[in-house]
Amino acid sequence: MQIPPPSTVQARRGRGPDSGRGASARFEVSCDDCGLGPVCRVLEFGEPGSGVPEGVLLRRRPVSRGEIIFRGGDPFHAFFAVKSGSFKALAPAREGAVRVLGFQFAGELVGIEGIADNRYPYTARALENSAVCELSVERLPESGKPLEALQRSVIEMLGEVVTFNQEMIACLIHQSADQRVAGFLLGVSRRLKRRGMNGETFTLSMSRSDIASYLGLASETVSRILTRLDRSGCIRLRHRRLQIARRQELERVAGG
Amino acid sequence: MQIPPPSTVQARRGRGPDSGRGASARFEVSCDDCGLGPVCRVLEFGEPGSGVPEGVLLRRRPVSRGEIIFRGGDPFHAFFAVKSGSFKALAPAREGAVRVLGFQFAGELVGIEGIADNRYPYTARALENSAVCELSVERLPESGKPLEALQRSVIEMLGEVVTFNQEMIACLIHQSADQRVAGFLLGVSRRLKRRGMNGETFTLSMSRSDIASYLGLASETVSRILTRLDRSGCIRLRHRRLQIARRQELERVAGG
DNA sequence: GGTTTTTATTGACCTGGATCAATTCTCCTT
DNA sequence: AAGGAGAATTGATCCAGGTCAATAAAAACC
Repeated sequence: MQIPPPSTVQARRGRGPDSGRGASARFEVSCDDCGLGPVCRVLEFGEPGSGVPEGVLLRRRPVSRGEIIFRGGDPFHAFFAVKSGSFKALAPAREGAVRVLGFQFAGELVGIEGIADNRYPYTARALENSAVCELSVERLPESGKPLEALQRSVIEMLGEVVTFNQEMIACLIHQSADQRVAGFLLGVSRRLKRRGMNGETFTLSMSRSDIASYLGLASETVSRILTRLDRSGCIRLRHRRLQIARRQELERVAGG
Repeated sequence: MQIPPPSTVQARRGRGPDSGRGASARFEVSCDDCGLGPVCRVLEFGEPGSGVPEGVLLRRRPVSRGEIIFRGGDPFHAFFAVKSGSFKALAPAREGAVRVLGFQFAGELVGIEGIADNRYPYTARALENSAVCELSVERLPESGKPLEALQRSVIEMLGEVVTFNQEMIACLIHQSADQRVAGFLLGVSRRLKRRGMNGETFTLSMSRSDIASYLGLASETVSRILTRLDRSGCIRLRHRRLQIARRQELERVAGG
């Protein structure tokens, strides 16, 4: 496995050659668009002769669909940036049931929440063939950079998570099923765009049940609402391929 | 106004003399029980001759019922520990409506979420006559302590917030109204106990509508459920005075 | 202390979304 | 290419909880 220092990881913008497998990752975020940037940029990487073992601090690796990169309760040892593909965060619920806490797309972070109390609060599973950059936290002191700068970055990243969660709570709790689903689609679109990807036409990598669990709905309800949004012309949806056709209208449904 | 260094703030454990006004703060957390501890303990305070202006970094001050200590959108300049009393966090919703994002009790932090993107994400209003310790962040470098230690503390505190919010989302989204209300009561109880206060018998400082907004319910529903819990003997409730009578049973309702 | 205003309780009714059930559609395996 | 397993759609039914409305009870105010 090749382990290039991340600054050499090339972004393949736009749609690369489609492998034919529908859910395969076709897009990789550039380091500029990666949420790990704030930390990544202040690190010293394993240049030959630097004394820091090459690829130890920040290593890129592929993850296949269904693979778990860490489990809830595991001791925290690293956090991850999604370079391509997507993940879901799972927490055990009553009696073997799991619930979906969230999704992470290319350019976003996974596992950062574990840094505070030193264990992962959820399990992260790849929704499709993906790639991650893994930042080993225990090796951070070897980076040669002041811990202070790194910590400042972590604070910023945690802050993003906090803000996002607060919005989640505030919205979900009070919104109707239609609003939740419309808001979810817009949210995915916004997050993809933010990292430089196509926010108008994309593939939903998660199942209807995943969406339902995440939004606190029955999967039948999600399905019905998606069908209704498609019929009304807000979106164009076939299977998991989605196009935001009339964004304005979708925003109105979401409660704007 | 006297501004004692926090390490000299005395805890008045147990019930002090009740002033007669039901909602007055009767209890003050000790510095040992305060959520600001991690930061507070590493600070140098304004001892005479230390060169640090007395009371600047961390100043204690009373806040009267209804008073707002910061507004959503304000530039972040400080965060607060509730020494006594309680607060609610408010976010604007559609058309003048506000929704309750959370409550903070004695020993807990308010405003820490603003540290990441430098503005407060919500408005904080006192539910009763209260007291806070205000930590001025811009003056932190004057503390004489390594920034690194302070940042580590902030990370820990943010981590607590993240974890709490994650649980909130995961639970609220999937729970019935009964479960939410029962869980809310247990949560308040737990938080009070954690900071050394009485978790069996206490006063709800917030209105039924506040609880309803927080839990995403109608206030009538909250009222009905509280009445039902009272009739079934789980709790003893008159007005805002609450006793957890059969905790076991209440936990069962909450879905334990 | 009495009046006004806010907050809480209780009832009647109705709707959004869950649940159960039956197909149909996709994609994975062989 | 065929078969099978999981995923998605669609329909029928039911109930938790929202909404509207009327009191009742506290708290705030003069």
